[in-house]
Amino acid sequence: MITNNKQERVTSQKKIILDFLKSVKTHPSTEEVYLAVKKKLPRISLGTVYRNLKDLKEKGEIQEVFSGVSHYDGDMSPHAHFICEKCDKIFDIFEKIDVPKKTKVGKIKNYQVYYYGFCKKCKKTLS
Amino acid sequence: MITNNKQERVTSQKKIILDFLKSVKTHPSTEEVYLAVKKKLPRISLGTVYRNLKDLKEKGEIQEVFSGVSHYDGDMSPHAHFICEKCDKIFDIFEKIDVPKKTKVGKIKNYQVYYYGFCKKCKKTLS
DNA sequence: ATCGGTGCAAATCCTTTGCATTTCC
DNA sequence: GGAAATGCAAAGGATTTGCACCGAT
Repeated sequence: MITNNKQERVTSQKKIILDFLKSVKTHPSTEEVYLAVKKKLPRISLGTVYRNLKDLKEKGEIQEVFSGVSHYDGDMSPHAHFICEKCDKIFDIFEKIDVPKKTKVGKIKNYQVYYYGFCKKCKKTLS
Repeated sequence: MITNNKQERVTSQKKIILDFLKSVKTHPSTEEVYLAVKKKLPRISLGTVYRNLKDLKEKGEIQEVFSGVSHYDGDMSPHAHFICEKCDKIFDIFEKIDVPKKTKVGKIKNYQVYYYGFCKKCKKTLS
């Protein structure tokens, strides 16, 4: 049995970071989270943002989206991400995908689906 | 119409890197590719490996697997990757998944599916 | 009062890049 | 011969970390 004996504190930093991510529909990078949260907590440091994002991710409250640098998504409902190869924007795709619950390798705790291509706007402006 | 007027050369470095990736069933990191290729080309530099892997990926001959540092997979047939959250190993999952051809955002050129969980071996040894 | 979290800055690590030289066509 | 790729080393950039101090319980 796994027991976590280290007690964890709820700091205002952590709460504000999580609130921010739950409030937006975008997929901000660590830097963007930092800049946004700084408005409410001017003294927060970038290191603290990194630490808290890692923490929140490990607790399953947010998910990391890999696209060059780390981006974060406060929406944990099952959905895929479309990443535009031209403008690098990340779009949520809620069209249903069927993903197995388990595999030969082990039980799936969570999953991520990435689609790559050009978004409509960029497709138009391809030279 | 997009024309690529820059002519590209097939160097022994590029060929050996691609051959290596096509020959293994693992998902080596850049560093691991470097070390493997170094056995055949002792003077190859890490920078060249980075350049060629990026290149081969852009040409669609290999795919990048994101897991901390970049890993590469020479198998382009559709399959998912199971990443063990304990040992970080990457496993191929060929069980079929249905992925749309297009979305509201744009046409899907390629996709990636990641499953996370504990592999069987790690599940046993969880303290 | 305790000890986990923070702010700050330095360190680390992965990846990219500039440039002289080599290699392919 | 000329452009593209390489090797080397330095630069860049994202993320992590050590430590003294702060603040939540």
